[in-house]
Amino acid sequence: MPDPDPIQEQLAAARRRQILAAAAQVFSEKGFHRATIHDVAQAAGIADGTIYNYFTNKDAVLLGILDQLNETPERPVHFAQAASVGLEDWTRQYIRQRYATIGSEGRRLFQVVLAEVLASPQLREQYARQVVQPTYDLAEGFFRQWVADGEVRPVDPALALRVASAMLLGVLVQQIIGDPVLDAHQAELPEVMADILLHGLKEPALD
Amino acid sequence: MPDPDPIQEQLAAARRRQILAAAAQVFSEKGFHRATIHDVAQAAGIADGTIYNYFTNKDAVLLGILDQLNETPERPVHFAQAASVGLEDWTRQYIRQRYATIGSEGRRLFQVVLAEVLASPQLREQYARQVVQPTYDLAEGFFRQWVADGEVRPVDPALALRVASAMLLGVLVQQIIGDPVLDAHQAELPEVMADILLHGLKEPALD
Amino acid sequence: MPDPDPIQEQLAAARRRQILAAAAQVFSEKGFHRATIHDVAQAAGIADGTIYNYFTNKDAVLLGILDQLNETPERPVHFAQAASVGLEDWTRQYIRQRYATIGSEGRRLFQVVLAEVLASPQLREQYARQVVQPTYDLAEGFFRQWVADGEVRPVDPALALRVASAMLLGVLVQQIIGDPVLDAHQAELPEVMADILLHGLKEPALD
Amino acid sequence: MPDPDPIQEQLAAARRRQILAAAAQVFSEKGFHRATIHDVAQAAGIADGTIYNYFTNKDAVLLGILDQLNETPERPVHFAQAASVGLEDWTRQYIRQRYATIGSEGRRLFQVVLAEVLASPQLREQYARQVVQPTYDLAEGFFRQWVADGEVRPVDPALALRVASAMLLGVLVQQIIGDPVLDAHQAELPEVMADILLHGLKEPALD
DNA sequence: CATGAATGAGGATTCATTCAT
DNA sequence: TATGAATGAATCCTCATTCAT
Repeated sequence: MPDPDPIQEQLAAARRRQILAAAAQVFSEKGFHRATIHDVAQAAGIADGTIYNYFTNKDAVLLGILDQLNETPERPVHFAQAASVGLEDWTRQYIRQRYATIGSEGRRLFQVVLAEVLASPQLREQYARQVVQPTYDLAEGFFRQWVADGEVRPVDPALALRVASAMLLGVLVQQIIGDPVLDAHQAELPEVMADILLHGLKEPALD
Repeated sequence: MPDPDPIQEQLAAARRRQILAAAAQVFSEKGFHRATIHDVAQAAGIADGTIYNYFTNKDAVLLGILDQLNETPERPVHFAQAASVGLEDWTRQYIRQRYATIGSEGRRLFQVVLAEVLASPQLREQYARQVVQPTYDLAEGFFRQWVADGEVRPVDPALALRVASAMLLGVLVQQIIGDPVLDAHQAELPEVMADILLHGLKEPALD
Repeated sequence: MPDPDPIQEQLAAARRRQILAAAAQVFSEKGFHRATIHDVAQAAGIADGTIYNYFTNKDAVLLGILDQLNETPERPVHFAQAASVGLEDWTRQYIRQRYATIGSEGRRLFQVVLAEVLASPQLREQYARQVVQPTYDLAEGFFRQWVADGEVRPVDPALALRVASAMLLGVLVQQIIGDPVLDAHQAELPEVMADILLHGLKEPALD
Repeated sequence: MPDPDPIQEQLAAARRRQILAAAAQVFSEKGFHRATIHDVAQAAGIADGTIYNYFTNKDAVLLGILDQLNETPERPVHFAQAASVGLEDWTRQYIRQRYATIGSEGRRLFQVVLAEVLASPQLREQYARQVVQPTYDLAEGFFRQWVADGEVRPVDPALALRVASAMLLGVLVQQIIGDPVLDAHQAELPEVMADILLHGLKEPALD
């Protein structure tokens, strides 16, 4: 029975998503360790035991959230456009899109995963390997090209890329921690970040 | 008796530090929740119960680490130099110093605190209030001055400050997650960050 | 669903009774504080954790025993018969019945509750309010009637009632403490108590 | 060294009393098990460890309270007067005196001891043997004499004695539990008890 | 598959007791 | 003798996981 029942699989996938959504909600509110399987089950409107029909254990639920975080955006597309659009426009668009796609649901997923990534060496390694490195590997090629083309100052592409993406990451973390100023100016953030990355803080005339 | 027994107090303070050091070590290795009080006691070379002579409960040990994180760097000094040194030199120095002072011990403290800050709304609020906001409040004054002086492009000072500090934060998080490139180029990181912040990525001549 | 699952409720109630019976047994043998939850669970033939599916904590088990003590006898019935039977017959019957209904199981419950009532101001207050006062309130009306009818000497009804019931209480306490004479003469005790209450010790003719 | 230092012994005895007074206070407020050695030490104004210079362990402190309860009243004296005073006067005086001597301090001691007597079979046995039985043995002789003299109705002396003393015990327990009526009428209680014991409840004329 | 009662290992915490000062 | 910090055994309670229905 290679394909036992497509309907069943659809239902199972839906159940999985339902559980993961509830888990992301609950984990982000109470933290992974403080949240119980019972909490998740209640939020999902199912019985505790049912969760174990879809995930082998509590850790697997967290890994499910990590996977979901991986699947979301089609990053390759973004970078592929780089050649045609030009650095400045592309950067602004990229940052804007990242902010749009991540949304509040994505922020929850990310918060939950990052918290545990910082807490667990095991998950840290998996996250570095599965999420971070692939993105870097992909992006580094484009970045290297921009440097070669003279569009970007002659910096170490690998480092500059990391520092640039660190800015996005850092802002996201600050938003999660909660800051009234960032909350109030959400809409302007992509532009400000793009400005600083592209032009720096210093007044160019004084250079 | 305003000073009941200075010797006793010294010993007690030393014991507290001993416990906090062990806790930071253990928490950073296994995560706050996966680490047991027994683990911490063993790492500190004392009995489990002794910890409760110095901290009311496990959470209080974590708060002790947070407090320690607060006390470390003399932030006011840094900013006070801003006027005399000039923006560029000051920025490079500031970033360099931050990287020197935080060290590997400080990184451990930060990792432990940030993980739980992301996981616990309660600690999140306390961290935002006790650590983040005071720093911003202090720094914003200087930043505003630089903008007024024309040393910095006319950006929203509050936002630009946050985005700039987000870069430092993001790099720190990436280092904690672990990235071979960042590890290998630790020494150059302060310069690269300063460069990007001050000059941006884009080639100015093409502007 | 006002009656979600009567079968489940029956089972749950049975489990509660099973736990309370085991607890009364164990508490009376070792005392509430010296007995562990594990002791109770073993006596009930269940796992430790199961107890917490039916009681929020160890104290709640004790309160469950207190409640059980409350539910047992149909006190109102006794007093209601007072009018029709006449004081003397009623008193004898009442004492006799109290002794029959309390039995050895009831004695165990009472011993456990009274020990902790004496030890805990909190439980003391609850016991006074939930158990003692309602009984007094009910009985005082009848007693007052007997005095008005001239069946009982013109004593303060409230006080006389308390002193009379104190005799039953005191005998019960003495039996719990253990006295070979009381043990040997259990059967005669109701009569002796009734005699003393009704006729007094002193020979009336000599008055 | 049969008598090493009488001064030292005096001091030691005073310390013991100081500790026992504090313990009685604390135990009666929180219960023996809920009260800690630290609580007692604080109430006594000494260090925790000092208690162990005077008592081998926490249980020994409780036994010290039991001993103190034993030493208080000179019971033999009371009964010795029985012959000379006549039953009625003697009964009234005895009850009155018992109430005076027990006082609020004695009530505390009794409450603490009785609570643990009900909770611990071990202490129960010791209490029955050391406190209850000697009193009964002594009193039974007198009671038997009264019956023989015709001063008391021809009841079983052993039983009647126990029922009579149960009344005192029961009132004491009720007072400890707390009842507003008993509190308000404390002064009249000895008379009411004596009345009931001596004359009975029932109107003798109707006999 | 869904349920949720039962399980019991695991861990935070308390506190009687010891002992070096 | 007095002190009180250190100890670690003991215990309550939680909660991930199982499994009979």
